Amino acid sequence: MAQPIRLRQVSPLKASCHQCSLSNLCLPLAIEENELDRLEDIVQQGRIFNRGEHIFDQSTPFRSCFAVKSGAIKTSIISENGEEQVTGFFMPGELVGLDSMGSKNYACTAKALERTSVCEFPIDKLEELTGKLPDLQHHMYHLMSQEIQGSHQLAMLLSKNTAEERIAALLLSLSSRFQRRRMSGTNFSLPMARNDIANFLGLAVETVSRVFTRFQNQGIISARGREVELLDVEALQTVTREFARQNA
Amino acid sequence: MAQPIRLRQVSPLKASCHQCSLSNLCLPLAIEENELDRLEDIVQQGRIFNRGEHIFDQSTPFRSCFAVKSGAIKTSIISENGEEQVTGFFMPGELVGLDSMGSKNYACTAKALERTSVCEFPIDKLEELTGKLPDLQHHMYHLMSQEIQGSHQLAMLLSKNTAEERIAALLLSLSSRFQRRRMSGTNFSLPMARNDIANFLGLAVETVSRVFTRFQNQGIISARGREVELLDVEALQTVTREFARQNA
DNA sequence: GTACGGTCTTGATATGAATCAATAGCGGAT
DNA sequence: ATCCGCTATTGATTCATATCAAGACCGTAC
Repeated sequence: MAQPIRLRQVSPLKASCHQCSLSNLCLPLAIEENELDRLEDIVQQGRIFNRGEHIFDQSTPFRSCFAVKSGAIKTSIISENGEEQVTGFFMPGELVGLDSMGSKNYACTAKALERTSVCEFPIDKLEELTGKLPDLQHHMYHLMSQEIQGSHQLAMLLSKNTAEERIAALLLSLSSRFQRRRMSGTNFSLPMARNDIANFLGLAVETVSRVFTRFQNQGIISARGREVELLDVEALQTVTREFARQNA
Repeated sequence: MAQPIRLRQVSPLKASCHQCSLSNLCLPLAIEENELDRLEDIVQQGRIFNRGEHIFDQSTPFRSCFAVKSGAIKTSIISENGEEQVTGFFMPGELVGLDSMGSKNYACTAKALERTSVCEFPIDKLEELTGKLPDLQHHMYHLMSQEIQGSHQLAMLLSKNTAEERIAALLLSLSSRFQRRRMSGTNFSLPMARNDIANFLGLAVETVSRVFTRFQNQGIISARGREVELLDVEALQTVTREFARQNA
């Protein structure tokens, strides 16, 4: 009996890190031009997710890390009780899934905040490659430690700062991440809902809303829905350091 | 002119991971018996710090990770304004410094909470070795991701849980870490001061104190200074899930 | 032993943000 | 174009925890 004919799966487009505009932010930044091919060999490129779709789910087998090509992703953990905690927002050039490295299952859920395309790095191949390319391994360590540090900063923000300080810090963080991509650091559109901001920063939605309007009244920002303009970056920086002053 | 005689520095005792009672918790757990020698080759063992001494300082060049052999360590970050945030407590068998991997400088300060001995893993040698031993590399990824996850859990605790829930969670965490070392999980002595607990959990010292006495009055724990006895572990677990119930 | 500095506890009060409640705005579906 | 549901804003009230203040405890040094 004939085997059912299986059309050869069109292999995912081979990635072209060489030509990617994000190569100076993403994994390629760690390695030499001539070794880039080896990274390209393991990358699967071009998967696209619509807003709201899950890139992966907590407690399902960990298979890959993902680099954001365009769009934005939020990650969150769900505790036993079903309570959600947003653990991070990921913008183009950033790597999602590091918190699951070395684990059997994903430690969090990743969800597209808007139409988002990603590059996929299968973890077994990535580990193999980092074993061969010391620079890449070093960079992975670096990225992971960055994530630890970022998380510690967040903890600090949550435990020591007021609502205004937290939101100012988030706006500045987003601003600098837009700037890294040569986009306006003062005029951008928030990829996430107020709700996500609130959850991430450990606040109630209402509080986020109030702080936005307060900032607006002070002329520090101008916001209409998700469109934000930072009118006075210095003032925002002052807000994040306000705490410092009072305790100096 | 004669060079001043330099006595040959007594080389730090070569580590004996083979015989270390913590080898099932520490890095050795990741690798085969026959490769253990290679780890031993790079480890420097036996440095001892008195209570209050710094193992390393934030913003100084990152040279090594440290495994706690005995005693306990707290890590903290100091923000520009001088505000301290305790980021973690490290017990025997645990690895300190992962948040600095791949960085030039230490991302935090590590301080001995009591008389503490450590094993030192020079980072260049460690990276070299993880490049050669895939299992060890995998384990490093695992440990680092664990730290990210732990930090996310902490963020969740800080942003969503009451003072009682946070403290219950800490007590249970310590309990299970003592148990891993075959020590009593119900009867132990806190390595850290109330102040450190408060800082770590984003609370005021007074609040920590009050919660301890409240737990004591409820017969959940018995505490006298740093000596703690968990009288009703179930109740503690219930406290940490209390939040769940109300929102179920 | 006594004195001292730091850690810890306890009480009274103040406050920032949560919660509750209602309305407004906006986008997608029909 | 209209309706509906979801997201966001705004106001009134409540509450957990910080802050302020005072005293107790405990180990260490003299």
